[in-house]
Amino acid sequence: MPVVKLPDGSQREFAQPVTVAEVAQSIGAGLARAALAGRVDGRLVDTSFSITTDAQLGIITEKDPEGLEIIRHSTAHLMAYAVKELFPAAQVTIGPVIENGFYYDFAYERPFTPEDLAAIEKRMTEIARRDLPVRREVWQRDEAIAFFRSIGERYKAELIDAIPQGQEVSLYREGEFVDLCRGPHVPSTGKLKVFKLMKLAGAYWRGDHRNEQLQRIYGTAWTRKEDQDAYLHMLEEAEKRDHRKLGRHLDLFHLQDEAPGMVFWHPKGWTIWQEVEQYMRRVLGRNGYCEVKTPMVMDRTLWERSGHWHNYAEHMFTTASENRDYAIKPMNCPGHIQIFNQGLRSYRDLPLRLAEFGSCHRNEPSGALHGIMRVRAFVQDDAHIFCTEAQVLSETAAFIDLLEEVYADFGFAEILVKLSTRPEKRIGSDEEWDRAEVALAEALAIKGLSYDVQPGEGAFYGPKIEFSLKDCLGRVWQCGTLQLDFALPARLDAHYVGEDNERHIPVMLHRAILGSLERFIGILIEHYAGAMPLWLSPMQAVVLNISEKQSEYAEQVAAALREAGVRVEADLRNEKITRKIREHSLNKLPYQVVVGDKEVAANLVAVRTRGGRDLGQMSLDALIQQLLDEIASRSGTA
RNA sequence: GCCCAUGUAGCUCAGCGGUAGAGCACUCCCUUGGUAAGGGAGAGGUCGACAGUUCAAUUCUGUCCAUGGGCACCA
Repeated sequence: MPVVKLPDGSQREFAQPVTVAEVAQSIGAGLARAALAGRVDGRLVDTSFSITTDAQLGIITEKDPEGLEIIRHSTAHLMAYAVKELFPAAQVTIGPVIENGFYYDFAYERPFTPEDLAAIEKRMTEIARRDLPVRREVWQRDEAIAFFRSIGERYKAELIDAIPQGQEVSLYREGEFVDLCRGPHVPSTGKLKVFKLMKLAGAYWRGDHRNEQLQRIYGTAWTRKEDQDAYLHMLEEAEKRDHRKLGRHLDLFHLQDEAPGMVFWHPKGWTIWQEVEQYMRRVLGRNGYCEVKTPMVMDRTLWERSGHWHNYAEHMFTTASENRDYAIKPMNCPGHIQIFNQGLRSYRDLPLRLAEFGSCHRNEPSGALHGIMRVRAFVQDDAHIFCTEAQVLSETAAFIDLLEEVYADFGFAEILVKLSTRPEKRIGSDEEWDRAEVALAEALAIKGLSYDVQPGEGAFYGPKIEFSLKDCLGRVWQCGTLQLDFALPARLDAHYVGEDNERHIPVMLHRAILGSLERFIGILIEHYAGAMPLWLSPMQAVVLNISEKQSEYAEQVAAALREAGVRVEADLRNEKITRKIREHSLNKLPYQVVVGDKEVAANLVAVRTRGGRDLGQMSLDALIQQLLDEIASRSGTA
């Protein structure tokens, strides 16, 4: 006699065990049609699940977030079914739900082609129309292994093999297709209406590059066509913001075949760079950092002592001269320790904060390169804080303040924080790790930051905090980092004389706020879609003459703005004003200063913004004041 | 590094076994126009590189390089 409690508080009593589908039917035919799954006492189940005892039940429909997940999961199965129908020799492996969709990995004798993809999608639509019931079956583990082996699905057999002996496993059957799966799934393939296959990729079995490579197919699936259209539209919008596209269009930088992963900065792009760098330089200076500069190329023996020659060899560019081997620096820390090591340091010198806009080269694998976001030559806003263990907490807290200030100035409001703790393979005593992890956690707590702990994800030499920011499309970029290092100062013989007149090894904090400037500028470009805030805009204003008669006045206006410190140019081309305005607007130029006969006569300027806002006529002084205010406030996207 | 796709004018792209085309940009001329494209003419390409097949290769095949999407990597 199960009594079923529903989310609205009502109860229904049944004479015998009922399925979720039957309960839905008893409530209404519409709900029965919409039911995708059920939640029985908090557990997600199929609509065919039989309720035998009193239970709390929620009917999952496409309106529930779980409903969408189930649809995506079932669509992955649908795709696997279509692949098996079209390519019987293909073996299925895993097919999970991911953000915005799903993927499924197959083992097949050849890679799938884009034509295959279209055929698979077509077959999926056909199978969905057949509206085949999706049925759950419970099997004994060993029988399931034998079954999958018998039909040639050795990957599935291997997956079940990892499940403990004696346990039951669930299989889902739709038409001819049977797949191992925890479920739940939609009751029938007819529920799957809105999906699209997105792309093909190679992926390693169990994510290990030593294993064979499988064929991965990515897809997206939604409950409503409008949602999918909106998602596809969002992807198009993201593509328009692509920093590689905008970098070319706005003439900021380029990359070319002869220098893979290394950026050629053009004048406009370098102007943004300089604004960013000079800003950081001022901030670091105000916060007790000393800027230094260390060599790009140093002898092999130093890198051997630091451990890089041994552990980081494949990532380093090397060179040789007169029987000596050199490495081009991949990091600044060994160089900073050389500066620390000059002369005998006292505890009174600590904390010593050495900052460098250090130009580093790392030989990243070719497949990792991506525009200016992942490059082989880059500059970090890098600094190393040499301090005592007791100073770690206060230095970390001060760093967090600094980081929050900087991110806010660049227009990023949301910061995500992760604390990575001791890994399996590590150096240093457990006591040292205890104290270090506690210090970092306490600093985060003092600053009121919530954070995720990533156990075991710290570096072998110390725990770390990673700071990520969210851009306007909600994408997360890890930029800031603070890493504690017990190892390197000792390896490179750094020490200081303590109050006790004994020599001690300092703790070193590696820290960066922006990370790589290349990457950070790439993020800025995408975040602002190229329409940089005024202070970062390569060109801040352009003076446009209506006709040739005002060209002299236009030059005077431009000169006055330039004199006031505004980056400005005069566009005196023989073109119509509408054309000039269109072109500068497309180039995201913040302020367009129009001068015609009326402005010349009244000694005024007519101003419009790149967003199309007409600010009307004003005096040159008023314009200068407005621009300078906006630049100083680091706000405003005009 | 691995899988797939791509590489044609400055940019975006079409095309093809008989050595190339569009739009925009560029140059010149006309136009001097008041808030998102005025008109005309012209110039511009070793078709990513190197091999091979062929009477003939930008086109077909192979290798390499680079880019893009994933995977792996990011002590």
